[in-house]
Amino acid sequence: MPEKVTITTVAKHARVSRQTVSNVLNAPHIVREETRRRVQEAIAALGYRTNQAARQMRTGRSRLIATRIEPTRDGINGSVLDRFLHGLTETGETAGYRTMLFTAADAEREIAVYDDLLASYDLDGFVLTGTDHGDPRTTWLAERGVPFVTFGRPWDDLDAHCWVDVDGAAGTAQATRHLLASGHRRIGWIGWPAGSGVGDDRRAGWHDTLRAAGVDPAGLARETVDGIPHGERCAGELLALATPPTALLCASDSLALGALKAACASEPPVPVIGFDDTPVAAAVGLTSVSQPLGEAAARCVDLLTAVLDGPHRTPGPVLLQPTLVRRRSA
Amino acid sequence: MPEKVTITTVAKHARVSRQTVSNVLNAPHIVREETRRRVQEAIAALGYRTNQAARQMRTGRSRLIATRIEPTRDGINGSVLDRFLHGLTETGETAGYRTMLFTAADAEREIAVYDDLLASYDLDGFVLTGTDHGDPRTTWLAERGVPFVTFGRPWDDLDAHCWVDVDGAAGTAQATRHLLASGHRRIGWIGWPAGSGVGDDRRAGWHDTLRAAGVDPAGLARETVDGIPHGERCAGELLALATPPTALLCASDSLALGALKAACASEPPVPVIGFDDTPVAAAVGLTSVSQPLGEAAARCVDLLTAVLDGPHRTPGPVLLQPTLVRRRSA
DNA sequence: AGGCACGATTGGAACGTTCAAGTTGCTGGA
DNA sequence: TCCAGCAACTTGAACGTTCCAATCGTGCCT
Repeated sequence: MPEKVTITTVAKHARVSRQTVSNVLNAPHIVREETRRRVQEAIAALGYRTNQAARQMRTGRSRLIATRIEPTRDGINGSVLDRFLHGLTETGETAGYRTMLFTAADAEREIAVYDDLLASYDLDGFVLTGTDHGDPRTTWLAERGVPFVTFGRPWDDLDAHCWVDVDGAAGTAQATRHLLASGHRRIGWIGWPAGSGVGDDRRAGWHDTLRAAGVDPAGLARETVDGIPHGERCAGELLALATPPTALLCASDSLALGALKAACASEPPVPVIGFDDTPVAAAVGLTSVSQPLGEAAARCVDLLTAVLDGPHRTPGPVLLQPTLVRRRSA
Repeated sequence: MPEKVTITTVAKHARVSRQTVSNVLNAPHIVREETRRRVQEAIAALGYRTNQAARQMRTGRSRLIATRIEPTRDGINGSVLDRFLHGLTETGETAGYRTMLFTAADAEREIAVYDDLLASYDLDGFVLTGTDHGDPRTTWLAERGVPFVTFGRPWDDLDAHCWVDVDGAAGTAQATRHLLASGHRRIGWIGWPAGSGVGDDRRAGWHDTLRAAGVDPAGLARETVDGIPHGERCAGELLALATPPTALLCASDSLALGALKAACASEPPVPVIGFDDTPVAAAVGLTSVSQPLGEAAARCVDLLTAVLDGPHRTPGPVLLQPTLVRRRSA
């Protein structure tokens, strides 16, 4: 059984004091070249690693960030956050932070978890996903001065806190332009009920681009909650119009997948474009707007570490551009 | 700004000593009823929470478990582990453990991360996924007496350590019986190259069930690496045989999805069954063998906490039964 | 030579908790 | 009456680290 290696073990081995070892680790520049080398050799030879718990007790910093993992839902849209999570863990590691997970049924209970994690584990920061109008979580955190970044804009006040987001409107605009370029004029929209930041944003991209092209979007949109059957139903409604749309654009891959069923049935098949480029889209050949999730996660870590390690100044927001991934469906 | 609430704050407030507060938390039975109540009221009133870092320094226990999150790959099979992860986090929380994530490129580097996490964060235990023959990770952990559970059998020696798994052979057997009951005799198999524990197990379910039904499986199997195009190619090969199979069973949804393309093209369409019941399968109507991932995760936590909290005795393994989810494809 | 600033290093103290070893005060048996 | 035994509670110490103030040379300026 190997003895526990502490900073004192290293100090003895390198014939210096505790504090000098600590300095080599935390402020190398104040230690003389030769001493530093000797200490570093001892560290390597003994396989020493700083005990985070002890460091944390002194400094109040845990080098831990937390994010919420959603309860398993649909499985299609859920995968978006999962891919984001992968990126978060990966980039966090390279920045010296570990990622901790938690679950919470609603915003209120999520806040309770924040409270717990901060008090029990001294968390350094949080990454929030899926923000919406009047999000209570961000105000709670901001009031207490807890560092955090959101993946998703603060829809009410863009300067409220630091955030990373993907330009949904630009994505749907690009998809709309693609369909316009293919000769389509009447392009239908299947989206979520008005009021959600993300949903309204994506819809705006479609709406404004059609307008700019001189097409009146009136009557070409349907609103529904997310889900494959709802997408199918709405597509059916749109395609049954007197002058039906010749192409469909959807707010999510779930809706698009349902729409695809209805669209393939009609003759000739109506092109469909989805949003999120989920594995399902790739599998069934659905053209979809792809969010750069890996980069989004990386930028979240960048911003968070900037707040944590750097001077106390909130870095500017980041708005990333999505890309259209073309497949058979459009 | 609220003052930091420590055990001493609570002690003063309840007019007892530090240690008594500690006892109320860790060994309530040795504290007099009335005192206990007073302390608990103080805890509630002040919103006290034990500082895990300090506790950990004393006890060497962190109430943290870690698991590896795979780099984003395919997206179809990746989702299986993601769903498992959700369950793990959720059940872990109810047992008082938080989940920490890490990534690692291969087994060797994964071991390096274990070493780091144990030394730096005093991790209580690990949950490993995707075990295979001669897995170096389990031997490393076992040698050091680190508590861990695997989701996946130790294929070489079933008593090597405690594990949770899903009976893959039973799943493919069930699928095979379902196809036999529908009148099929020549049932094709598309799986992975021999040598992987999981792959061989799933194949055995198909093979043995066919044999038991008096059908010779010879020539009805194809081996390939995972992926949609490979599934399609293998299905094409099988369906081009002189006496082709009338139904196809696959080792994964990825393979099945590819097979489905080839199978739908033939007349009449050949039924296809996949494995894992991924969101993609649900979306395209692919019949698939579903693993009880949530329960598997829960049992992993059960076993791990049994080792951690209970007496030092490794609890028996858990083998869960999958179910066949029937959809349009078969 | 004396003083001074500065670079390099050291030792004490503290973070918040639990363990181990006390100290009370009370009950009951010889 | 005395003390063993026990329940209930308290106090000192330790976990491994970093902060802070102090110490020790060493070279430079006057």
